[in-house]
Amino acid sequence: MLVLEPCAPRWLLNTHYMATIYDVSVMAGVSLATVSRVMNNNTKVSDKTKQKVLDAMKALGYRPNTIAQSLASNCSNSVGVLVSQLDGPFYGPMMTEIETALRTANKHVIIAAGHSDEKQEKEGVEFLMSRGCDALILDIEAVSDDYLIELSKGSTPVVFINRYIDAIKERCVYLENEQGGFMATEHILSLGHKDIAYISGPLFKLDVRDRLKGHKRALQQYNIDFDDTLCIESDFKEAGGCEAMERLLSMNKTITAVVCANDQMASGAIAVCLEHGIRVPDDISFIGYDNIPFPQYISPKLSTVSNPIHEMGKMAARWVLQEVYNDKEVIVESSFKPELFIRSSSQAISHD
Amino acid sequence: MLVLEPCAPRWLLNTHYMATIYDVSVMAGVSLATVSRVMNNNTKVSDKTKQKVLDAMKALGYRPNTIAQSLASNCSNSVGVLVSQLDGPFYGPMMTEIETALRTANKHVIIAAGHSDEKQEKEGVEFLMSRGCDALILDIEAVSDDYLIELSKGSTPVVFINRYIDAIKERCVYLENEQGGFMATEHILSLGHKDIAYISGPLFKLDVRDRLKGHKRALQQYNIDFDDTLCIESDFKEAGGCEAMERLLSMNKTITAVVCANDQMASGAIAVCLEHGIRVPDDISFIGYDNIPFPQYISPKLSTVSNPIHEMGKMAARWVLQEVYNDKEVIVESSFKPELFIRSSSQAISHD
DNA sequence: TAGTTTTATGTAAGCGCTTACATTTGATGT
DNA sequence: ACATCAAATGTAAGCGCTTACATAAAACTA
Repeated sequence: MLVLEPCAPRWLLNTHYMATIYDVSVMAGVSLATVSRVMNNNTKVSDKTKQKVLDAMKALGYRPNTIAQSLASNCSNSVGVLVSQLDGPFYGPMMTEIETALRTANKHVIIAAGHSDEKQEKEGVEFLMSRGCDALILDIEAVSDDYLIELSKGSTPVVFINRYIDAIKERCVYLENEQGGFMATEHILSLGHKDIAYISGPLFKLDVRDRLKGHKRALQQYNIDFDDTLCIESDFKEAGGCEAMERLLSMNKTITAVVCANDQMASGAIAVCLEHGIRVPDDISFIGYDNIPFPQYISPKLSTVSNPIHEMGKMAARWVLQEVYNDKEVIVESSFKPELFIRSSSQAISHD
Repeated sequence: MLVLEPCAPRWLLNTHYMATIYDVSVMAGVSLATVSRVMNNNTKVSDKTKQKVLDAMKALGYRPNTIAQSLASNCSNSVGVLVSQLDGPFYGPMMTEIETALRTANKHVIIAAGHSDEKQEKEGVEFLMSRGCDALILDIEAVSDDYLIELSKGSTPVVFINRYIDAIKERCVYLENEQGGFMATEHILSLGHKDIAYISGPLFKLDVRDRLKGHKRALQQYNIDFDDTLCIESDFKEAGGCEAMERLLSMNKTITAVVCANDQMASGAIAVCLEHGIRVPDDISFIGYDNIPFPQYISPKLSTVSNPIHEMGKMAARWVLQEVYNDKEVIVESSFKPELFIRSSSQAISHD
């Protein structure tokens, strides 16, 4: 693993000559240090000198070599971002916000995917660390709390999205999932539903367990027993939602509403119902979770609870800007509240 | 723009000491060069010496400093990837493949978003270049062919996804969009439809124009006139598809099928029909383009033409591996053929 | 005007690697 | 035993920057 691939800088052959700081200093008639100073803008340089340097830079088409800057300053201006999936509807908006926030600050983002697998997640982290990232933003699922606590003691600052660990809570940007789970189910309950199925995500994930916990609390508040057989653990994907719904239907139990732990499974489950001639929401109401864009545009429009993942991405980026790059301007908040979006997949129960 | 933010390497303060190549060389009792040689595995080192070095590395927990390696070798082992959007269903799978292929080769990917805007795309390219990327993978839409031709003359190798430019075709990885457009419409025509509307993407994009061209060719082949008023230019988004469909419906013309230039617009358009009580596919058939995952799981399942964007991502990554990092193993192909996926949103016209 | 402080600039030592070239070592042939 | 040559290893000069420290220039002070 330490053995590296050979590298073939072919473009060295026919390369355009790249002006260096030295060339600029000669042309401007000043020292290297002065050129560096005007680049970094951190030490006073007289206006006259500064202008000479800027002119020389422009004349030479000078671009600072960021690699050399990194080596000399021990700061790579890069932030590693690890998510479980790059595809799917979920992480895109988060990546967009992170990329925007960091690029604005002239930092770049290096990506890695962890695929919700402990080994791959750890490899991803290792990989990003070995790349000399100044900080890491991790949306990481399969590794243990202890690993992350240990990690956050290391020399590279780390912030966690979508995960709450009490011992390092100041580094966590998270959604109040229990509350969201409660809200979703409470909405369904408030519509008079009593026979409620639940399609859950993978229960090894904390956020999934929290959503379910909220679901149960809502049921309890309405004095309705949680029926374990009507709770199916699935995989957060559309196809998983399809399967889960098929299983629910095959039970031949009365179900008037299905609460889903995310929108993707809800969409799959709804499709299955429609194919079976079950009307949504007339026969069965549905509510999802996450408020991803797509199900807002299909029929019926999916009721759901928002997961402001893009906001959380932005916050994580700001945390990095503040903690690592000393940006004083930004405001960081770590806990996000879900919000209920009532659309057309849920309606009051009809007593026919 | 040349003026950089100050950088605060706070972790320098309480940092764990990072062993350098020097420490390893001392511990192993060899020279720096020898350590470097065993890392890079490019010059013969005796087994005995190699073992001493590896032992020392392990003992010290040595990790090579990739920044220093990059500076010395003039090879950053990083590849810049620019896409128009990081969110949306489209680029995720592509990013996944690129990330996987490159990380396997121990290269890292730096991302940037261009937002389909000429200025932002150019800035993104500039940004990635300034980051010392060894190569660029660009899915770039708003800039001119000439700009890209010029770019590809530069010293940083560039490969283009989703764009065909004849002058630099060996650097293009693209889908045969005209053929795909033809296939989609031909499928609809083969079902007996004659009153066919078309919802297009933004016509400034070449791939959009190609799809439309294919559509027209299919019509011609079936001796059906292209009705300009039934062709709506939209924005590739769900909401755009909704709007376009509303406009089509308000025309009060006979329409038995709608060909959409992508799946997202098709989904929006279908939702609008369903809300108007128009049955799909009984009253109107639909076909999309791209074969993104989501509409495969809703009701009706969307017929479509595949756009193997993930394959194209993989190919672009391989191109980089081959051209830039001298990997001989990989096979690169540049042109991809669309494939028809017939599902339940399209059916033969009913003559009632 | 000489002495003192402040401000602007220069000098040079790294940062942690790679690699061309020089040197040493050891094997081989005679 | 010695010359010859290949293989293994070492030496040292960078790569393009940053920055502590030294110095020179400018601006005050009395």
